[in-house]
Amino acid sequence: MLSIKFLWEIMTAKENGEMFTQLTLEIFKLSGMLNNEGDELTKEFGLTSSRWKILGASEMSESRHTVPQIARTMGQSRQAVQRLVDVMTKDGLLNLVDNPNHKRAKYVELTPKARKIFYKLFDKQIPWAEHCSEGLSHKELETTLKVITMISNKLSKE
Amino acid sequence: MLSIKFLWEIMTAKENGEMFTQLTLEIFKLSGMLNNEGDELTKEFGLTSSRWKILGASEMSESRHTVPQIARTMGQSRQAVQRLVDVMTKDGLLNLVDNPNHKRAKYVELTPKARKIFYKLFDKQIPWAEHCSEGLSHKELETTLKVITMISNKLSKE
DNA sequence: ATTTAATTGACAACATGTTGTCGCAATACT
DNA sequence: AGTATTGCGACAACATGTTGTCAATTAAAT
Repeated sequence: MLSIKFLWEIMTAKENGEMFTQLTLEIFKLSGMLNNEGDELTKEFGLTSSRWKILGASEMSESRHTVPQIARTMGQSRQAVQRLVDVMTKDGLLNLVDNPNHKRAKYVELTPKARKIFYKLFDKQIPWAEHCSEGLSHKELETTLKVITMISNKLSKE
Repeated sequence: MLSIKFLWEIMTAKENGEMFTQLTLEIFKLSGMLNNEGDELTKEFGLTSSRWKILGASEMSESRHTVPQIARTMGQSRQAVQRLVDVMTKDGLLNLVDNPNHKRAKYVELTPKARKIFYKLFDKQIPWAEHCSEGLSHKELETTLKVITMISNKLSKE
């Protein structure tokens, strides 16, 4: 039975699929640009986008996290985060503190030096983010965030 | 003069800025995931996400493009694209053909082998994209694509 | 309790992104 | 026309992402 409704669903799926493909390309593009922006913003503190994200993931959560936990939050491999954490520990930005629940997986903690930098960056990032979102309505941003998050969640469940 | 309207604009800017920051993190996450998805999809053809994108940028445009042109389309550095193109040329996927308008910058062209792979991938990608966009309305996807593109354009103009 | 499976850190190999430099080619300016 | 700037290919150095392996730890299953 080929009802009108069923045909419509097929058409919509096709149109959505094409738009999704386009969206994918734009996300790759924007991701690279935002990475470069982050590198610029953090340059004066001797940081990069990736290291800034590690600081954020460690500092902005309520409880302390291990390396694999940070990796899962960021949707990245354990090893990528591990290497960054190792370097940043050597640079005096992070401390690895004992985890009573696990002999190997230690907690990642910001040093006072890193915390100072992080909150300076926080202040510096606010006007930048406001500028970037100029011309976009609250509603549009909300929808975009929702859609991106939904896709992300969908892909991570498979 | 602090009108109500002006105060509202400040508040919206602040909320938008915070949402933009959140969006940035989700875009980083999704970009990485989509990259992995692309690697999976292309694996059977001996390709990767990045090389697939080069094929798409070269094949899906009306006119032929040089390496720097492809780079600008993808929002990437000339050198990153150049290296991929060099490897893919060596692998028999691309040909560099003479450009009458420029002695150095040649045109990038797909070989028949690459074209065959590309259109197989095209077919393979359609149901994948339709699956990924399930549960999202046309309107939502449209808004998302528009917002992502607007941000991308804004950043590239600075 | 013992066996089995999943998680973790360390290390390596590799893919792909960036910036930077160099010499040549194309363009713009005066 | 002549000069200055910009664009391009070829390298190189480096940052950061992936996968894969190994041994040790933790968690789960029986």
